[in-house]
Amino acid sequence: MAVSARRGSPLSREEIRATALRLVDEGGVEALSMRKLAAELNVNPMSLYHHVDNKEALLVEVCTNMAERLHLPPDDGTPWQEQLRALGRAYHEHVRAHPALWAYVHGHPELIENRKLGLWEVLYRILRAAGVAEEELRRTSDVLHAFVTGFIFSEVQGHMSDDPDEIDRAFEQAMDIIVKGL
Amino acid sequence: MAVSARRGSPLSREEIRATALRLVDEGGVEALSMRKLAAELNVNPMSLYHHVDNKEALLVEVCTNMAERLHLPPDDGTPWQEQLRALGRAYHEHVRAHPALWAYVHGHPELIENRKLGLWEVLYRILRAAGVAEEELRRTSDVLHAFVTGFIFSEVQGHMSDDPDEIDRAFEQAMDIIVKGL
DNA sequence: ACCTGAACACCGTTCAAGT
DNA sequence: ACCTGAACACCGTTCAAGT
Repeated sequence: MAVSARRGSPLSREEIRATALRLVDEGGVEALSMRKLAAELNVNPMSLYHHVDNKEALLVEVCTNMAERLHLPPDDGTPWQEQLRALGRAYHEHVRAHPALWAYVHGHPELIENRKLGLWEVLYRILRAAGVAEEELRRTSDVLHAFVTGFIFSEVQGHMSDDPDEIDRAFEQAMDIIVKGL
Repeated sequence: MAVSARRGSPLSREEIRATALRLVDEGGVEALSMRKLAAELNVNPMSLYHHVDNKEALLVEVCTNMAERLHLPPDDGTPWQEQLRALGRAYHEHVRAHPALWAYVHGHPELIENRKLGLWEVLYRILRAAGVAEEELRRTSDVLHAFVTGFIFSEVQGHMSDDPDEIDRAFEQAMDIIVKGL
């Protein structure tokens, strides 16, 4: 039969997603093509369209799936300054695990339900603890998110120093400015 | 002859660059193809390769040309806080004039000789006036650049409010945090 | 239900040929 | 010197056909 001729098991959305993510991690988003992905899965390119609407829908799935794995620090009762730093660090770590895909998400924010990421709830909670007025939560969180994302993106793009220690120092300084400036 | 059969004058680098920029401004970088660009110029696709090495080289030219037109505020003797704000605003304005291309530059920083942009000299001067130690200039300027770029990128990507006044307020808050946090 | 081959409309780019 | 047509190796995707 067609199935076991080339592969042991039928394709699954999960398998497709994982392989696509691997290709992106290895060679950037521009290294992902439906045809290469199919080759990687030992499958005819057209088989993919049975499981995914099109390339963009696949990317949405891969991005969303990745973003959902962001580990958010819990409310541990420490001062808001410390919690804001912890949130920043968590975001930082997560982006470093999949830099190419994050760079893509950053450039195509329409692909992801950004506001539903839980990240925003945590950020709101911390900002409330910092005494930010209710009507300024949206604006302040937008600014902070843009700052931290800007920093991480810069790093991921190789704008920053190559020395990891120096990058950590820069990140701490970034969080210092935010905490102090708030 | 081949030339005047379709066009009055021979192609020029300048004409190619300007048309490419227009296509990008109108439809994003993904709307620029060598074939469409040639059609726009009433020329055979292959004629372009007589003036430009390849698509990437063309993009480098277009990006660099645009970035060089960033108008940097002069040292007018005002306090560093005010000068830093003015620099931020100048950058902000410039990006808003070519959002699609800037988004692309932001995602492909290797295309541009970023550090030669004059912007950095001005930023260094202002940070010195703010009392930043010589050995911290590089790190601090990296962080600030990442912050401002992050903000503008967020805005350009439609992450922020749709209300221009609200965006201006957010930008002022962003600059407040930076000035105060420094 | 799942997979496939041929085909279509696009790319960027090379190369040999035209004026 | 400048332009061009045909060709090559890639894309994403549709559609009708296979099991």
